[in-house]
Amino acid sequence: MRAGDRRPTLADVAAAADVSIALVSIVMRDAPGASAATRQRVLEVARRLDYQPDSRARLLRSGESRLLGVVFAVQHPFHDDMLTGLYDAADKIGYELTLSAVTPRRDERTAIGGLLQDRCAALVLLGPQIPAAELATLATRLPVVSMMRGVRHSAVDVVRTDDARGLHLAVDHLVALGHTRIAHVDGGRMVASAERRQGFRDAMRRHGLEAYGKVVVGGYGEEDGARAARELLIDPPTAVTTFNDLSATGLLDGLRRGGLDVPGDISVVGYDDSSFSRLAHIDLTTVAQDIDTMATLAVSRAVDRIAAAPVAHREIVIPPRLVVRGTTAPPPLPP
Amino acid sequence: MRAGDRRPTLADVAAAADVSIALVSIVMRDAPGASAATRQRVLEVARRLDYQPDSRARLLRSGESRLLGVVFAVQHPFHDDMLTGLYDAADKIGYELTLSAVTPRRDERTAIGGLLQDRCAALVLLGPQIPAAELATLATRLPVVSMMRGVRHSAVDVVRTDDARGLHLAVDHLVALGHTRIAHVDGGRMVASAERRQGFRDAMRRHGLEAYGKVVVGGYGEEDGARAARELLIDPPTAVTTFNDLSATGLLDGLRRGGLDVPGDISVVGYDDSSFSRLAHIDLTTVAQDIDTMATLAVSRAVDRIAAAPVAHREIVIPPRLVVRGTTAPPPLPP
DNA sequence: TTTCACCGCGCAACCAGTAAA
DNA sequence: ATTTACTGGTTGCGCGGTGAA
Repeated sequence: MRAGDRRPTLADVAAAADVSIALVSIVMRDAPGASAATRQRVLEVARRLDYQPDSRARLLRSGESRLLGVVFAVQHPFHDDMLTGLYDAADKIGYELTLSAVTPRRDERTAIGGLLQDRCAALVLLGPQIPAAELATLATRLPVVSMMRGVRHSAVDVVRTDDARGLHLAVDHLVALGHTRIAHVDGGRMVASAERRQGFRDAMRRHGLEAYGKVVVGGYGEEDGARAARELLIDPPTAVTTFNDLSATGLLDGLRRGGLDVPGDISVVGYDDSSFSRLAHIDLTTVAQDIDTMATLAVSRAVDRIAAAPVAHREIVIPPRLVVRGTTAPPPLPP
Repeated sequence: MRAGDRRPTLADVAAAADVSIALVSIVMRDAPGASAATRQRVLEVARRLDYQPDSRARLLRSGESRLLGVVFAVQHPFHDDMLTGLYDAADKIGYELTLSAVTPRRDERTAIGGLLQDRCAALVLLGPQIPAAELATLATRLPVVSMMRGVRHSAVDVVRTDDARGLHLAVDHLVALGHTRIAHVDGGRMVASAERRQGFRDAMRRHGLEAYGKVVVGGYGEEDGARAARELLIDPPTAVTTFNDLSATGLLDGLRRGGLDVPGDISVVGYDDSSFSRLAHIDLTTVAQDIDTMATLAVSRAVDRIAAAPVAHREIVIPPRLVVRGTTAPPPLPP
């Protein structure tokens, strides 16, 4: 009774139950073709022997894998949230997920390569960074869904949030509160950074405030937000929109250390509605991406591509929504 | 040239190169038994056909899987760090990792079940929460390594940090700075919480300070730390040790909102040296777990068990180290 | 009684590779 | 270098037996 004495196979169960291998297979798959009595008996034996099907062999023969590969990055809270949603969505339609992580020392190509060997039926990539051409090549092999990043290529499906609209919501909210001098801390070279930056600029222009809309170079993490805070403290605006929540928390802290009160002196809006942004002590006003909808659509999109003949390229753009919490308020009265 | 027209197999390559299937297999595995010229030609054809080996079929036949299953939890920054280390360690000895996540809606049993189907050769569990008896049962199936959680069972290997010692380091550091009234915010029912709490109590006793060592119920996240802060603010000690960095950041924020200066009025020590704890604006003094060593040992332990006959149970306990940053200082002078 | 569809089941081919002869 | 025998399953087909028409 230890690892090493070989796991039981269909053959073992068949021998013990005195039936053919194929019949055991039928019972295990709950497929038609076995009497209730036999079914009962085989299941009993299988349980006694602690039989567990070998998915490798199963998939090898049946061709279909019902397995989706997901590439995500460690230390991205938003990716964790999306994984949660993807598991739910896949479960619901009887698909399995197999995960491959991008880490500081393991790049995206490696992560994808690992999944390709596993013969997943399709790939779901969270915020892929590799060139669009490479994604397109990949998509000739198997269905590829890119999340959070737009890819202009007919073979690659896209599920993303309307990021420009997200910034519109943020700016509209701030303008409604009375702000005019609003800055944006962008995401540097991150995926979606350009869309959000442009969304900010468009919204400011729409309000006739383009002269007051400063864009500060930021990045993905808290340190980027903190750095932006130091820059903004020189001549602080009354409100700031950010690339993501992580950056926003760094910004928050930096601004407060610089002596400003949030939201009394300055308002801050995050992006992602990460799980920590709703914590009481952070309580960040933020733009929420609809994770469950995105996850469901990404999965069903992938499955469609697996099942069907080549379908038309689709870019699904989900509207974001603004979650107003405690880091935004009307601007301070002029002295 | 689209997904669906079946990926090339060994047979396709063999036909195209006009050799036997087995020979192609030999070439692809870089095994002896093929001439340099043929090798060259076969590789050329394989590349042209865009051939990729089917790892499932390969593993099925060869029996060996060189595949380690890892169960981790989303939204645990420390797990992300450990994943990074595990990938490195596995890479180094030619093993693959397959990941299965625990999410708010996907429990540990489900996560483990998914991996079992994949026929991994061994399982590495990050801070498993399921009962020890269940782990023991699991270990009769395949090698199991529990990380960050001690399991008293001969079949389950353990790689963990000496958590009691971690708290000793923290308390010693604070006492050396002159603190006497020190509180500990524990991890509630989290794995390792009891060890850290006990380590705190022992250290305080060793310094003759047991009368000054208050333990506050905490938990895993920032909100738990924030809640503890509210409790501590009633009659603040001059220093606090915590269950982890996440809780410590919540605590930090709560204390500062309560009007205390850190580290002027009160010192705070975290646990884990999570990637965010070293950010300039957090700059948390913390107890670091030796991630790379732990990851390397966990992987090699698992591999040993796979290869060898049942070996003796081993619990590997790694010493932590204190990382002194900006949240600890001597206590304020008495008024 | 014959005819026949149907049912539970076993046989053997097959999936994509590997290993020994 | 090829041949042959596997790995652990899945699947199409056909077999004998049964009950109804």
